[in-house]
Amino acid sequence: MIKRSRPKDEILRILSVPDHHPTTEEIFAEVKSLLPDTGIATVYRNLEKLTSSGMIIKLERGSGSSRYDGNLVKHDHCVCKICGKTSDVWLNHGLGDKDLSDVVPGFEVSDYTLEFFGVCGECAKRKKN
Amino acid sequence: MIKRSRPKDEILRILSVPDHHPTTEEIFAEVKSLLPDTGIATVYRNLEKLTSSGMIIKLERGSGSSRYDGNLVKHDHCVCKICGKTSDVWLNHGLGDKDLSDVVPGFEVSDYTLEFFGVCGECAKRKKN
DNA sequence: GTCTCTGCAAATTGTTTGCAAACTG
DNA sequence: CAGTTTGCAAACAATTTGCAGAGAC
Repeated sequence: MIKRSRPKDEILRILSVPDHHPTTEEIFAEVKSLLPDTGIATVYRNLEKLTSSGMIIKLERGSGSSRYDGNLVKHDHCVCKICGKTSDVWLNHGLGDKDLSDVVPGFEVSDYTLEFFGVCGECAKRKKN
Repeated sequence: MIKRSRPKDEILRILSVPDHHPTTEEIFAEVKSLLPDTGIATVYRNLEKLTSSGMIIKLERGSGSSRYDGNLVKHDHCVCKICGKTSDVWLNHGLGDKDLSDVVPGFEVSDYTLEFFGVCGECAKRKKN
C-alpha cells in the first residue's frame, strides 16, 4: 500500500508541469528547496515507487541521471545530445495503435520507446556563436 | 589515428556475429577467455573508441551494462524486460526514410532509436513452469 | 498499532582516469 | 621513434541499501 508524504506530493507536483522532464538531481534540488532536510535516497525511493505503480514514467538515459515524465498519455521524446534537454514529440507513426503483440515473432511485446536525438534550439544557437 | 590491437580485433570479431548484442561484461569475459590478462578498462576504452569512430553501435541500457551492435545498417531492437536479451527488429515503419530534420520543429534531429520491450520466448516459457 | 516512509551513511554497480610500460605503423 | 594502447588500481557517478526513528491510515 502506497502512502502519501510531503516529498512524494512535491515530486508529483513537479512532474505535473507539461512537457517537463527533469532529472533525478533536478527533482531532488527542487524538493530540497522546499523541504530542506530531504535526503536524495527519499527522492530515489519515491521515484521508483511512483514508476512501478504506474503514476509516472521513467525516461532511462544512457549516461547521466534518469529523467521522469508525469504525462501518462503515450507519446515520444526528442533528446538534445549536447545539453540533454528532453521534449515531448506527438507524431502519428501508427505504433500507438498497432497491436504490438505480433510486431516481433516469438517476443511478447508490451511497450515501445521512440526517441529522437539531435540538437535543441538553444544549443544550436550557442554553437553558432 | 586508430591502431589495431589483439583486444580490439577480438571485440570486432565478437560483434560481427549477426543479431548478437552482448553487454560490456560479456564482451570482457569472451575477450579475457582468449587473452587472459586483458583488463576491463581496455574493453571499455576500445568500445568507446569503436563507437565514436562509427565502427560499432552502442545500445544504451537504462540499467545494467551497455550492449553493443556490430551491424551498422539502421534497424530497431526488442529488449526482454526479464533477462535483458536484445534482438534485431526489421520493421518498415518509414522512419528510416523520413527526413528527420523536420520531425520536431526547432530541433535538429539527426537520429532516432526505437526499442520494443517485452518478454522473450525463453523467459515466457520459464514463467509458465 | 501496524506498516510505510524518512534521513543518514555506507555499500554497490557501471564506467572512467592516471600512470608507466608495451606495442603499432 | 612518435603516438596509441595496455594492465592495474584508484577515482567517479548514479543508484541502492541497512538502520532506527517519524509519520500515515
